Amino acid sequence: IKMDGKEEQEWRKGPWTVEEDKLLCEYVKVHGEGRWSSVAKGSGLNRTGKSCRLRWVNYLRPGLKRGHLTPQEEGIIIELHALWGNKWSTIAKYLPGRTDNEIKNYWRTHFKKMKPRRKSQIIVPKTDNKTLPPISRCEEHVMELMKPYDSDDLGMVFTDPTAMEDHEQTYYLSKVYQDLTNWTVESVAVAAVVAEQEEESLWDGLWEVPENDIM
DNA sequence: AAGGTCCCCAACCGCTTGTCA
DNA sequence: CTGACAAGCGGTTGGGGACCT
Repeated sequence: IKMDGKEEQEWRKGPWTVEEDKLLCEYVKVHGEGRWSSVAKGSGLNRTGKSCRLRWVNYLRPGLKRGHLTPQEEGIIIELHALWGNKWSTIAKYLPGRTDNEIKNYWRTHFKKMKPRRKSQIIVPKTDNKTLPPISRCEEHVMELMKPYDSDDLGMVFTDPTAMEDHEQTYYLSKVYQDLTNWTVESVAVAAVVAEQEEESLWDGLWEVPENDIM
């Protein structure tokens, strides 16, 4: 509590208890979100505002989804990461009920630590092209973005992803992932168009965009 | 069974951005 | 404009459970 004569508040750290969660929920119910720095005074919690905000946003906030990400959600993460890089909070806005922390953790766990592999190991499984839906829009954009990958289409040996830039790597992964999770070529096309235009208004109707950050 | 290693994720830290007097 | 403070963001850590050996 005391160091070199200076008084300092000793904040609680580490995992939250059920009691603390209750206190925080009560506080937010009464006072609403925000003004986190005053939570300690008003709620009886001995936590920093930062800690309270994080606990609320990542765990207590209503509307949060639990459990594994769906293949669709995974697909969206890969698409958007390819467009924006590590903009976790921006990406999270397009995944209702998921937090930036969750998405960040997912990304790190599944993609960030790619170990170098030999070229011969990096082979995309052959798929039946008939099962893929037609590219109904913006074919040119997709083909441009996919240039390194689309030559004789699937089944080819690609370059080593570990030698790529992050965003290139993401697109490589998205292409591979497409086969594994059944995403449509069209969803990739949409991502490509958005990357091209970078117009906020274009988002309408492409994905469900939350009205605000509170779900 | 037990000791070691790996992996996931909740929570932390430092930095940046926003706001307001 | 500027300084102080709050909020937000992204990188990192470490506790603990799962999985070897």
